[in-house]
Amino acid sequence: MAKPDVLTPQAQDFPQWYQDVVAKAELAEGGPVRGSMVIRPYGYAIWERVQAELDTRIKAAGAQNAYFPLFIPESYFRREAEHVEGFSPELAVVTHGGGKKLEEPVVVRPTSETIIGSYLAKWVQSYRDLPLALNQWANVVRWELRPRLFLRTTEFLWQEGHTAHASEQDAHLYSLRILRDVYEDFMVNVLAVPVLVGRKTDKERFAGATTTWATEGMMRDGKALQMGTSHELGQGFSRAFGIGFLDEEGQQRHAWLTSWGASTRLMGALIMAHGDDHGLRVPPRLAPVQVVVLVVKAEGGTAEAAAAVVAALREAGVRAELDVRTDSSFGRRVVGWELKGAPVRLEVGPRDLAEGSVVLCRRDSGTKVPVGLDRAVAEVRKALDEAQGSLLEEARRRLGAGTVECSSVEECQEATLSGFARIPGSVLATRADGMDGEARLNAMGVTVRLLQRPDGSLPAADQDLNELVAVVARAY
RNA sequence: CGGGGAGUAGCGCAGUUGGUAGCGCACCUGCUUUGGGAGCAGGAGGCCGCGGGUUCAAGUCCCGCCUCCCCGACCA
Repeated sequence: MAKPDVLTPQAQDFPQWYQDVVAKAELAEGGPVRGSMVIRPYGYAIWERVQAELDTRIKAAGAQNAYFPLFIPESYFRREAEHVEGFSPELAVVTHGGGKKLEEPVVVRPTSETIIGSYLAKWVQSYRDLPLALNQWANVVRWELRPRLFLRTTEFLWQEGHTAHASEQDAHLYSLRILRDVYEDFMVNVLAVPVLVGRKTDKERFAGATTTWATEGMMRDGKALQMGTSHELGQGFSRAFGIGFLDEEGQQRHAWLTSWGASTRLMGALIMAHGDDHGLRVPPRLAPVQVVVLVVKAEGGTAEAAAAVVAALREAGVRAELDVRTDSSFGRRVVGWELKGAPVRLEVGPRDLAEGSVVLCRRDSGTKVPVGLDRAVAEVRKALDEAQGSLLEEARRRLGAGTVECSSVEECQEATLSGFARIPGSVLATRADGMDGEARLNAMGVTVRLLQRPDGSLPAADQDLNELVAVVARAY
């Protein structure tokens, strides 16, 4: 007897599928204020794994965690012209406090360049103070008119790194180090999303940056998602906030800054890059629950055997959870864990136990095989390794197959209905109908995601457009 | 801000020519179940967005207000 679909099929309505997964996998729901979001325990458990993996890499790159205020004097934003222009439409401003109108309105941080800059100005005095690398885990607010859970919410969680360097070259190298060793490494090796790396066009650049580097992933509907950005800020903020230092020769200089961030939007990447019609598929290295040991029914010593398997798995360093909720039907629990995307499920039933085995089910491929109880831990570890590789490989194939070489703006229109298009950088500057190529792409709902060298490698910060390739796509 | 819809149980919805509130899912209790969303029986749950008006009587008709959703310009 055919049950109705658990989720709206992706092929039928991808945005609806996305909303269904977020709700049914118990990741998040909307808050009472438009654009706000409640992250539920399972969603937050995944985010905590994202944080842990990113935090380790950020610290390995030499940055230290700190915390700066949520409230920023409005005047700080006016000090850097491009920055204020870019952010003013989406600021939330507090005008009252303690029952009184405030002397100066206070901005709820949309990002912290300004307030951190004001402290860097105090802390940086000498070239010996540099480089100074800080990171903070925080919430930020950017007023949104079109919210989508995780992808675009008024308040979101992220990490933002802020560094000061003695030279432009040092700042440049550091921003690339973060891009590759923190973001790209995490996304490929943990999230199993094969990202493209490159430079943003002037139009897509962060407000106040001289250069923005980004990682971009392809979702299962062929649209692009920006997943982590690293900015070279030049000396603009240093001049605005007086971040100066004496160099070895006793010369007063302005510091070169960078900033870089990745947000809860990565949850959207996880969902849309790997999820299928049965729900989430969480890569094992990320999964808060790598294995669920499911008691089929409470007879024949199944509960005891399952508990022993969980203990053995945990002993071996596997994140395992026991599901003994036999007051709920077997099928319901299976569907529930599939929705949540637990990479491996071990089914422990009386029939299996009689044979001295359990059934190992893989979420990524749907395969089920009986394994001997004595080999369960080893088989689970093998399955987790294979699932991690297989999810990445599947996403890589999709990215490859969904990327088309084009030579004109017009060709991009069709190509970007289902994936990415690569066009010569020179096309972006080519004018027609009174618009340049990038504007014509934008007019048809397509944006330039990245500029790369033709072989896909990173360009120089100032490399001429004519020597580069533009990756264009519809984007979230 | 411009155009189009909707407000009824936790969620999704129905509610006829006005007659005092219903369905599915979820929830609670009991029994039987549990190897891919269990079945049966019983039960709980409502300021019908808010305010006014018409009427013997308003979820339904009239007026006003509020809120939310969808579509067009920016954004991780």
